[in-house]
Amino acid sequence: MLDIKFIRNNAELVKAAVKNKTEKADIDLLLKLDEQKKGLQFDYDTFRAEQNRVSKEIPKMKKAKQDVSDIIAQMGQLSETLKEITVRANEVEAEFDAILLTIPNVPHNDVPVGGEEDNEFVRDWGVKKEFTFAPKDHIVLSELNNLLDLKRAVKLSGSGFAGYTGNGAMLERALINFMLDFHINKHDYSEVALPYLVNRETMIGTGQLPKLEHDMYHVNEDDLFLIPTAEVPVTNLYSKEIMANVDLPKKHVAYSSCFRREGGSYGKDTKGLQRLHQFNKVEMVRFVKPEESYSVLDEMVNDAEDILKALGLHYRVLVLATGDLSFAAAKTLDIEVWAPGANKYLEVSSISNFEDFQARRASIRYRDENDKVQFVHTLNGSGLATPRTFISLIETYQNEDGTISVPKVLQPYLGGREVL
RNA sequence: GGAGACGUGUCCGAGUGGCUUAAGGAGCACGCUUGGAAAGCGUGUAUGCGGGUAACUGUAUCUAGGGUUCAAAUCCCUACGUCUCCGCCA
Repeated sequence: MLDIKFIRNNAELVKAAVKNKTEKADIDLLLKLDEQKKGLQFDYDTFRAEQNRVSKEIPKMKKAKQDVSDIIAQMGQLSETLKEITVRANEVEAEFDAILLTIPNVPHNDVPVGGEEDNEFVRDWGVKKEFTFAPKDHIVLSELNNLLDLKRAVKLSGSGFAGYTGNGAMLERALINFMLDFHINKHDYSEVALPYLVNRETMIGTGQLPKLEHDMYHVNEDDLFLIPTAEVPVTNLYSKEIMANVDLPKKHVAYSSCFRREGGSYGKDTKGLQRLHQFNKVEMVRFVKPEESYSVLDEMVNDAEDILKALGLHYRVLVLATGDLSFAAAKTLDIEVWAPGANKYLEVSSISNFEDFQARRASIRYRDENDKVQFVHTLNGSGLATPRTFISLIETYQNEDGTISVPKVLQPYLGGREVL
């Protein structure tokens, strides 16, 4: 969330951010409630100070055998007044908090304003692979090589679920292990493996709730949510903590399954592995000092790019425009990998700087060089999501006879095989 | 899942309604002492919100949320967590 002091001083900027992110939030009402809240807090503190002061006198007077019944009667009045103030303050605060949680992060000032069509090309690497034959798409290739079982997965769980079989399952597992090892050994991330089911507070911490409640799978009986990304448990790992200056930066990598209801997105890019309710992803998460977060953002984009370079897959990098930016992000870069069979780019990574937005929600702080307590900046990015990487990989490395070559870096993970 | 015990600051730990401004200890930081270190001595050692240029100050926080009371770490209720025993289980 945003600092209320920041909102007070930059109301117009925040309103513009809400509009540019196509969100809705009543800033004027929030500020009105803020004033009320401050007033009530002041009254409460004043009356409470009086109550505390007199409460200390009562035992002394009793000891001195003085009559305290009048004072106790007066204190009864004061006690009632305090109760009334508390009730009103709780109401105002609940409404205030509810609004504050729906205010999105403010985009960084170098983020292009606009919708998806305003996303800006940053760079690309490699070229679209040329074939001497007509390249097949991943569904045809999977059928030829028995890599996926899409029909039976649907039988198990419904549309939007996929199953990997045989070499397909092994290839997916190879990708995950390769990516984890790469980030751990070459980029110095430390691995964590955390729960896939998290509570409501955790989902609020990273900003999925309250906005995206209906996009999440929810276990009613325990009020737990299936994580849509490992970002959620990893970022919240240090919630309500104050880290020592020397503990920063922290770099974590985590592999997890991700669960998304994807309500409303039916019919769009749903073929095969393109959009799933459940998929696997390797996620990078960093906790850094505020002054470092933008250079770290670039570093993380490079970290993700390194995986695609090692796999020899052509990709491009984009900066998202304000309207395409997620609720909590200040700036996001997407990496899209080329899929020759599908003849299009597929998003495989989204790398974001949340600045102190998530840190405020989850209360993740650190003590700086001057011992001052400050919020950390959090960042995360996929490194990478497996299904679309899988698509690009088999489509790029397909041979004319329908077999699939294994890129050098994955061969150790597939028993040294050069062809699947 | 059943029964019981418990939850206090960075840690240990005292505290069964007002004498608590949460005792005492450990750790940590700084100072004194020392040739240097240890020991010793002294001082300091949380976070949020508000007031003040500041020193400082009001208030809240003893797992969390409610309640009782003039007054709650302390009494009551609920949730969560931890431990022990039983049951179940990869």
